[in-house]
Amino acid sequence: MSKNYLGEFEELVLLIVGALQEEAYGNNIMQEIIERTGRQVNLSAVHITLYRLEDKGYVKSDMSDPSPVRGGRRKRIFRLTSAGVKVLREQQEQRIALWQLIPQLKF
Amino acid sequence: MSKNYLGEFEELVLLIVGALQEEAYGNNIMQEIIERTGRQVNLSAVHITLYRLEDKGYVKSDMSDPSPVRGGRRKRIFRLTSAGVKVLREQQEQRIALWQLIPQLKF
DNA sequence: TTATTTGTTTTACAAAATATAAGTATATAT
DNA sequence: ATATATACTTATATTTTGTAAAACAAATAA
Repeated sequence: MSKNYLGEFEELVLLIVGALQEEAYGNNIMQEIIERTGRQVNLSAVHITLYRLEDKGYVKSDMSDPSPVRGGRRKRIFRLTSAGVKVLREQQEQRIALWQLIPQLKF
Repeated sequence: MSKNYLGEFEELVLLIVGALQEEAYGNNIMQEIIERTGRQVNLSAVHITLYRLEDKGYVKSDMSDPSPVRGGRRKRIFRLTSAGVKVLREQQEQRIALWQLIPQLKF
């Protein structure tokens, strides 16, 4: 039985893939992480995480058409699979259940 | 500047420390993880993670009195610090914000 | 008093996740 | 044609996380 949870960075990347929809490709994802978390991220770290998520079946990808800007070559666009949605949901539900039990965390 | 987020297992342990309150010690925490997640956990992994969380200032601990059962020696009881509460809250809020943007994840 | 049980602590190691670096490919601009 | 920019791919290194084992300590049971 393989593990069915995500590392912290994997989860963040996966959420951002979901949020960016058709715009979910390497550089964009990196920018979004930087803006949302303030932490500095390496583009290759994003790519390699995306590939790992793809190996695990949580995203799938296709190449887009080139965009009409200087250097605008084809992008690899990622999107959530149903397994990806499922793992995100399960992980979040588990945490929400625990939050209910923690007085200090009640909103 | 040090990192201000938690690994996946660290977050799980921290949440369970919060949930177990005065009963938050090594073996109990491990049992709770097994029951809630079904994954098998090593007691040392729990202990070592607790120490790491303590180093980072997210929990603090004290020894309890012995309990009146066979072998019931003193336990090291962990509890959340305010920094621990803060980091949990921030991480969860960040995810909730992203969830809002993901059509597939709307409840 | 010695065996058994609960429980922590420490150390060494292994595996997994994440980060860095170097290299490749393909666009547009000039 | 050549320069420059965008973007991915592959390889390698580092850090973080988790496992395993052993040693230690203190309680109760018999």
